[in-house]
Amino acid sequence: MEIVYPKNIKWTKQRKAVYRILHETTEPLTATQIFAALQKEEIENLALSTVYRILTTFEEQKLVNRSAFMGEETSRYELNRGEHTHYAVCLDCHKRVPLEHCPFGHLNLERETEGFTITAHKLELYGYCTKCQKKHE
Amino acid sequence: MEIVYPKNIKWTKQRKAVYRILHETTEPLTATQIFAALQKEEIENLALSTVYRILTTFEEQKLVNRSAFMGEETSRYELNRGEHTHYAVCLDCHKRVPLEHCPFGHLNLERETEGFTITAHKLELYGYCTKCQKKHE
DNA sequence: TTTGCAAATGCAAATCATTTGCATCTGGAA
DNA sequence: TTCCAGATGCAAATGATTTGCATTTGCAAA
Repeated sequence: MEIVYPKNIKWTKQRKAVYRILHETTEPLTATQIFAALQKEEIENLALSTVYRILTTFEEQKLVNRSAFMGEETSRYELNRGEHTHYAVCLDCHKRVPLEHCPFGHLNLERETEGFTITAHKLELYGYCTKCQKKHE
Repeated sequence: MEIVYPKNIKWTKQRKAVYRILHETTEPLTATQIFAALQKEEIENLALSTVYRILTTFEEQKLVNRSAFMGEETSRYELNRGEHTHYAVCLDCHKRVPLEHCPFGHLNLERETEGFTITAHKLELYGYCTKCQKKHE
């Protein structure tokens, strides 16, 4: 399937490569993981700092979302595929299950938040999937 | 008001000092902020690495909660005061308003999460408080 | 109250993620 | 095809956090 690159930025071969790696996975990846994946490939002389700069640009362009797992210090990036998605993350095997519905869709928190205009929220559920749950019984 | 130290760990003067700083504030502080606050005080020869080790110990003992603001890379620590609290954070002035009720208290996500046993969740609301909202109009 | 030692600390150096300065290279508009 | 603002490679800087090791210190047991 042909990848269609969004406009507005210069599509260098490094940017295309980073975009492709993100396009091929459903997991949020760290800069280092992306860098490692590209080193195994055709890309020669790619610098890790370039990957960081590309990811920063992608984030500014809203092409990717940046996040971090609980307890992890490293940033992770995933393609912004448009859908507004939350996940349940297994603390053991790191399996991620997307939630069909945003648990916030219907909440009106205006009174609670003293008039805040809420523009974003971050929600992550952590726990154990059925498989890992059993493993520990 | 006298601070009562939880048991189970050795209460050195450094640990008491870090605990007191956290006790005196309602904001989540970085290790560096705590270190700086203590340098202004009676504590001589305190090492930043000690602050980190103390905070790690406190976290293991569930005395503090570790978190990070959106877009910030640095960890922040706040005393675990028992209440389960979420906040709305102003992206401009960083004012934080605690939510009276956990928006999750009543949600049953079992079907959505494919049987996950949810043990923790992270929720942060971001936006602009009324004051900052006006400033930008 | 004193003693003994496992655990805690200070200091300096190491690590790890991320950023930056600068010389060179390259998409893509003209 | 030309040209240049913006992108990249490389190496060094930065900032948060961790670690090795010699020394110090709570606190449990005597």
